[in-house]
Amino acid sequence: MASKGSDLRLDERSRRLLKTLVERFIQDAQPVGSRTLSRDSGMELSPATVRNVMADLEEMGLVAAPHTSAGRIPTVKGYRLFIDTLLKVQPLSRVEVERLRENLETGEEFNPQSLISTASNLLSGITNMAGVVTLPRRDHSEIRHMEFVSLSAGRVLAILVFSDNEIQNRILHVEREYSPSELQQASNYLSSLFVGSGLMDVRRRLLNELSRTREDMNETMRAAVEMAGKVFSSSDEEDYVIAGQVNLMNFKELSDVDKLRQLFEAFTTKRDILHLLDQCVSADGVQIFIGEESGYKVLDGCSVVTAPYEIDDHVVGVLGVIGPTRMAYDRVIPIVDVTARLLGAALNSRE
Amino acid sequence: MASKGSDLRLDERSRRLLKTLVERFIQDAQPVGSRTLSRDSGMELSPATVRNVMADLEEMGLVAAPHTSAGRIPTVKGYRLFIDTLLKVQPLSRVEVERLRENLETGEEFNPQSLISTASNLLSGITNMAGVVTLPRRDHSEIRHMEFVSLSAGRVLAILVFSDNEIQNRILHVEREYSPSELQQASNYLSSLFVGSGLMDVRRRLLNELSRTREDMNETMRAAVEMAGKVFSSSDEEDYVIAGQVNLMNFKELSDVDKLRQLFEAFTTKRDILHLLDQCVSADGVQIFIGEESGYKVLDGCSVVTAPYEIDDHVVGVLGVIGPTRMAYDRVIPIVDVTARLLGAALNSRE
DNA sequence: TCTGGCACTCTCACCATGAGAGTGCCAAAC
DNA sequence: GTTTGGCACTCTCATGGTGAGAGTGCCAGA
Repeated sequence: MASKGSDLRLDERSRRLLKTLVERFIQDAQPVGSRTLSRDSGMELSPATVRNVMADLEEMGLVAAPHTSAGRIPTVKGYRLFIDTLLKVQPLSRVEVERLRENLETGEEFNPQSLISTASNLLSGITNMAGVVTLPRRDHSEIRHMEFVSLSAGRVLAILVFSDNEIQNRILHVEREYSPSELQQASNYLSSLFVGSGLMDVRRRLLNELSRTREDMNETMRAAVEMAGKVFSSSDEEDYVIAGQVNLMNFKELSDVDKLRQLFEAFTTKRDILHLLDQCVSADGVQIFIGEESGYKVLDGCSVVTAPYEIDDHVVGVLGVIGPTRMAYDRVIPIVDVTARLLGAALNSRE
Repeated sequence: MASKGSDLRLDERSRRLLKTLVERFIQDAQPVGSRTLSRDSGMELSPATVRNVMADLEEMGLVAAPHTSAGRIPTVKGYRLFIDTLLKVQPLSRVEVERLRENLETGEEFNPQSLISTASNLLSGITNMAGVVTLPRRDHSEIRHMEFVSLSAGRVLAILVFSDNEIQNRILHVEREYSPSELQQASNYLSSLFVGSGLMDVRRRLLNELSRTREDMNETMRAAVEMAGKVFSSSDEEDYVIAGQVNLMNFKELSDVDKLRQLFEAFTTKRDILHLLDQCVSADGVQIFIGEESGYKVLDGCSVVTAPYEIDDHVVGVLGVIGPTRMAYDRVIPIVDVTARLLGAALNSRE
């Protein structure tokens, strides 16, 4: 939030001009000339004066001219300064907040999966850009229920229910057939051990259980522990849900098919985007990557606005919006911010 | 397969020329001129003669010239004739069949969902176009297992396992709390009624059960039937998994961003594409829609090659490939065909 | 019936041209 | 010293003309 140290001591006039320039450019996607700027700035300055200021800003690397006789456009550095020190975010309109709340306030059918994709769709729908939401990490979510069900010879169905109503199941292949009562016993035993514990905790304790064979365990318990080992071995891979990619095709800065292809490939591959989103888990609130700042050149020309979301005071995921650098940050930032809070609230363990 | 009735009685020479023209155009995406054609056809014909034939073909609407001095390109009608009567499909190479088999022959972790998306990815990967697979309808798949699990006051988890290992679960909201033994009883009762029956069958019989209150039912059974009613009420909505849409961005006939956007929107909306795929369920084998033949103008310039796939001799879904009209049908057709068979086999109920 | 020849047409790449927009800089004004 | 008006300059973009290249249509002759 503080102004970057370096040589960017700008006087008030330059700051205001930069601000109007960025706003104007965001509005209509065209290089802004000195004439327009002198009109729009609200200050009584002649185009010539503006030109002088522009020359300074250009030297500082805050704006650039596509060619000699075009107006100026903000550089990444210019956007950065704008966002960090000049931007005044606009609170969400009531309608928008309502729309978010209505959709995220969980109805009858409560289901984390669908909440996540709803959030992603909302983000893209409201901003007309792409919305992205990572699946929540379950490291800290508690186990509410666990149970084994016999399917057929050698196959056992394991069911896990988490505190946020997430249900996971998996079919285990086992050596011998277990009777329903044996499985019941195993379920009971493991439930007594693990229900109410966080997943990370469970994994840790399970490792202990597995390593030593205790005399006081009967065969069923041992089998139970072994099955649990298989169930919990799944390293929950990170993943995200993205929505509204097509929206990006409407922006003229992304009208190059080749550019678009690379971007969409990145969305499908997921690796780079996940990396980027991961960095935001540790951030405090809304975080913004402008253009190549992110370090991924596919995102050149794009900005990513993210915010982490929490369940029970633990950050479990990140959501955000991906769009052209030239986006209405004053609108997008609060949208991302509020959505993160609402999603967190909606996911919170509850009755 | 038979030549369309109308006026398309073509002599052998015209047919051969049309065939080479289409092949050539598929190969290098450029209008084919008389000179090239006379060389490639393998027949001893001067360009002039070829031109005469071309004039005839154009009159019949089988080929068209983008402008006076370009060569000819096939029309939809031309493609149709080509595919129906001239095309000789190429059997898959051993490598390709192996790749398909390896990926679809179910390994340890058998799971219909992932098989479907593997199939979709394979289709797109091998053809370098977009692959699409509808989720299998479960009307005829048998129920292997059903069970109720108490979660907390007023919430019961219902679990359904189908013959193809598909697992579905759903949280039910109920009026009062049920004890584990009550739920066990309910599970047993319903299992005895429904395990081994097809879903369609179950729905029908359940309606009967629900409509009349029988005296010989105790309260638990009645509750069981009611819960089952909720579980099975879910009209399983149709859906599909699509993969490799980005591949379509590589084709120069789809280099118009606007065109692409419409296409991608259709993929996201799903409605039109589902409609189209639905029509193929009833078809016998591979079916091909060329360009606007499908009736959807978003698909102008695209062809769709589909084949239904079966579980236990019931057609349960459709898979296919979407790409530019100018695609290598001789390769794509067998790929779609074989994949449909392999996917069906892989999904077949089995130990 | 087929073919060679020829005039014709259309595209495409290239260049020149001029209008429009905006700059940079200088000298004068405040 | 800062601001301003003026003016030459530069760059883009749309327009139009030109010539090469490709391929056609048609006609007359084999």
